[in-house]
Amino acid sequence: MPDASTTSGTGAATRRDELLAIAAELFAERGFKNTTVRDIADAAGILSGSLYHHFDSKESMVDEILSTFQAALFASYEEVLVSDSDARAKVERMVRLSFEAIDQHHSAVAIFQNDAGYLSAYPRFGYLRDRSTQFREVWMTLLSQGVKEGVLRKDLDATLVYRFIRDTVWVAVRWYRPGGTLSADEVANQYLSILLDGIAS
Amino acid sequence: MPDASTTSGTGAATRRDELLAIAAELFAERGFKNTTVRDIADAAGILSGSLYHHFDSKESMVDEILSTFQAALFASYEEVLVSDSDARAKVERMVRLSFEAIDQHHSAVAIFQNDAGYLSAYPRFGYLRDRSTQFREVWMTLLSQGVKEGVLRKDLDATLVYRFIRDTVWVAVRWYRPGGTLSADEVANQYLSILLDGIAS
DNA sequence: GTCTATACGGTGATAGAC
DNA sequence: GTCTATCACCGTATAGAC
Repeated sequence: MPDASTTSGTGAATRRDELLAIAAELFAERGFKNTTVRDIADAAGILSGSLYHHFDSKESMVDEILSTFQAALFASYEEVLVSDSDARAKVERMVRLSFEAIDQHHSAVAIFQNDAGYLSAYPRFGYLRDRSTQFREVWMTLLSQGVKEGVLRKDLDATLVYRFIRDTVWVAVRWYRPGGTLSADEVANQYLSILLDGIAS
Repeated sequence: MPDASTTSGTGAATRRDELLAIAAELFAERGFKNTTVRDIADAAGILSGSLYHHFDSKESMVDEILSTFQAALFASYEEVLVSDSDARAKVERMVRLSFEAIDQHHSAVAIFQNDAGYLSAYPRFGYLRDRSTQFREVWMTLLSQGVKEGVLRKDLDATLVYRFIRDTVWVAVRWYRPGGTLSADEVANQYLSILLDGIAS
């Protein structure tokens, strides 16, 4: 992260940021391995060699995309977790935050969903694993609090519930399109309703 | 599909089937694009060129893995759908079938989850799209029957419920391991319980 | 059924001119 | 900040010997 110039005061992005956004979209659509530096350069209207004026490598591009996103996401989680709401309210807000992330950082979430598993095997992307662990611990604590408070069922396997929530929420990035007919908030409402009360009548 | 020799009467697999199983595991672990023919050959203890005695191309390997799996899966769906159970029972059995598929065809499901999106853009893999459409229609019909019969909630967006079920069930392939502590049936029980009744108490 | 040897296109990346 | 030119490597796939 050479400089903190994501957006200037007028909302104009630097060339570097434009290129990173273009790369993120392509990575999200086709996968990281499946996107060539020439694809990125073509989409940006330049030649592949010119990309290396801005970035060390293709790998450092995903790295920056993912690490920036993760930092922002966990910062927003932190706000919820330190609040003094009850467990059920926290669960709801955490789920809503996730759908907001899908809405606002769509490419980064998609890349994370598709390529993180493979990438996190490399030392450079070890922080992805660390974040996953942190994420699981936060949720497991939250869920057991909910059971203790009597607002969540106690007859379910806690780890399974955690995976259920994690997967169902994030996998929505596969079909959710920002700016589509359904807003992130509407999706979150329905998902929470299903998650909390089920689909049976 | 040159010959129908998946397993002989004694349970012995042909060399060709062995190689296909090895390829499937690697594709599932690392992704199709990310697995080289040399990786497959190495894992099989032969040289990459030798693979081409058995298969036309790397692409034809995934093709066979995916198409074989899809055919088997939809055949088992058919049995459930033509039965005269009520909608709720059918939903339950469809979900169970999916977890059984994850258990018994783990690699194929994983490949489908990770690479089908990208592959189905190619004409050769158009059948993946067709199957997805078929799958959606079957589920949408089933869900609207459930609402009509009064066993499923009618206040939810039907398409959203469909996506929720589809994603929830199949994404479990990411963490479920055949032969692990949890059986496919135990997972199905808990998932159905959450799906139908929710996690709130 | 596997090996040796090899063709050939694509890929990430570099050096220096403009 | 971008282009030209180019490299070394890795990828799939082939032909024919054993």
